[in-house]
Amino acid sequence: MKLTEAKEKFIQSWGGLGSTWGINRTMAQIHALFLISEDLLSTEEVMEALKISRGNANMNIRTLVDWGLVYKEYKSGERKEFFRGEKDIWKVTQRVIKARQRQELDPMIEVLTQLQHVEETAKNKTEVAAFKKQIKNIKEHAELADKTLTKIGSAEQNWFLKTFMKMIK
Amino acid sequence: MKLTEAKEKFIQSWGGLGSTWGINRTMAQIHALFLISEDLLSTEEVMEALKISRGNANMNIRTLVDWGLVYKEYKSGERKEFFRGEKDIWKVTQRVIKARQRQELDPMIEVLTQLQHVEETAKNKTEVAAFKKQIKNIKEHAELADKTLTKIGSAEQNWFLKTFMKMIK
DNA sequence: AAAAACTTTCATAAAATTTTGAAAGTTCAA
DNA sequence: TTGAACTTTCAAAATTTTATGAAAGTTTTT
Repeated sequence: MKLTEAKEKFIQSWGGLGSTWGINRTMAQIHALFLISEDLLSTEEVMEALKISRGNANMNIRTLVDWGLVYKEYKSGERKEFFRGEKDIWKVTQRVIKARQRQELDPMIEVLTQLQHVEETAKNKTEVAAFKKQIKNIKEHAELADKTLTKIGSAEQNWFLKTFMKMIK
Repeated sequence: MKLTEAKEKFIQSWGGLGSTWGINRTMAQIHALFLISEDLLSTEEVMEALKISRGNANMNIRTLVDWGLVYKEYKSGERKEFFRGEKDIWKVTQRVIKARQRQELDPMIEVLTQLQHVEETAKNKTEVAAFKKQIKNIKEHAELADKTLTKIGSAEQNWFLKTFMKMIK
């Protein structure tokens, strides 16, 4: 396989992976492009490489910057903005975990907390009890996941590796 | 909050959570319904509860059965099929992990393996070297994630809890 | 202060995904 | 072996998501 093909294939696959995990396909493709680009890229270069519009490129690059997966940088003597991808995959993983924890897991836990306060009436005592029990159960698991992800999200890679090695023993 | 409202809210939130993680919203809603239903449900009861068509209900219930999140059962004297949800959230987590590992992570690792064989030409030696290095790096992380998920996917919940407690010490 | 260089926004268009429901398929009882 | 009861399929319709690109906004230079 040639380098150009390989790059194209990587971008497409990474985009596909992101897409099945609920991340905008183009955003994941842009991320892939940054992962394998040594140099800084401008919005125009991203537009060109992926054949996408300025608006699309701009919006998705901005989200990547928000997630901490891409950094904004300036070149001296140049007016426009350039971007550089975070290459450390452990950091990438941590930042994706944090973004999604904040956006999705935490709100779900909040809802589960509310749902524990459902009212009982004379007629539905048993039903309410069963519902509360299951919600509590789900909430506890969600909180375990949340804590686990928080730990991973702020741990050194070495610590994780060491812990994992012990784990599988 | 009343029980009916609470159930509705749970179904909507669980559907939303699934949806942002790339799981069909209706499938996640059906799953939510099963999580909080004590009794067996028929396809028609699911259709009724969520106001969805027969085809939609059928397809999504079948996928849930494939994933091991819902079981098919029969009532004696009844011709039609009934379904029961897996209530053990640890098992649910494990089965979701396994399904997605198989469908998405494993294929990505396969692609990364292929990409390591990109050819070098006289002109692009350095570039190819950099590309291979980064792909190798990504692949190693993907494999670490894969192994971690495999471990979690087949571990007892108690083992995980114990390990996690040690982890956060 | 005007214009040039660049970035952001957002209404509309395009594309992708999901849903519907009727027809086809299957199973089983009579 | 017929037909009733039920399940599955899938083309077309509906909905949701994503992308476009021109206009508006911002910053810098002249």
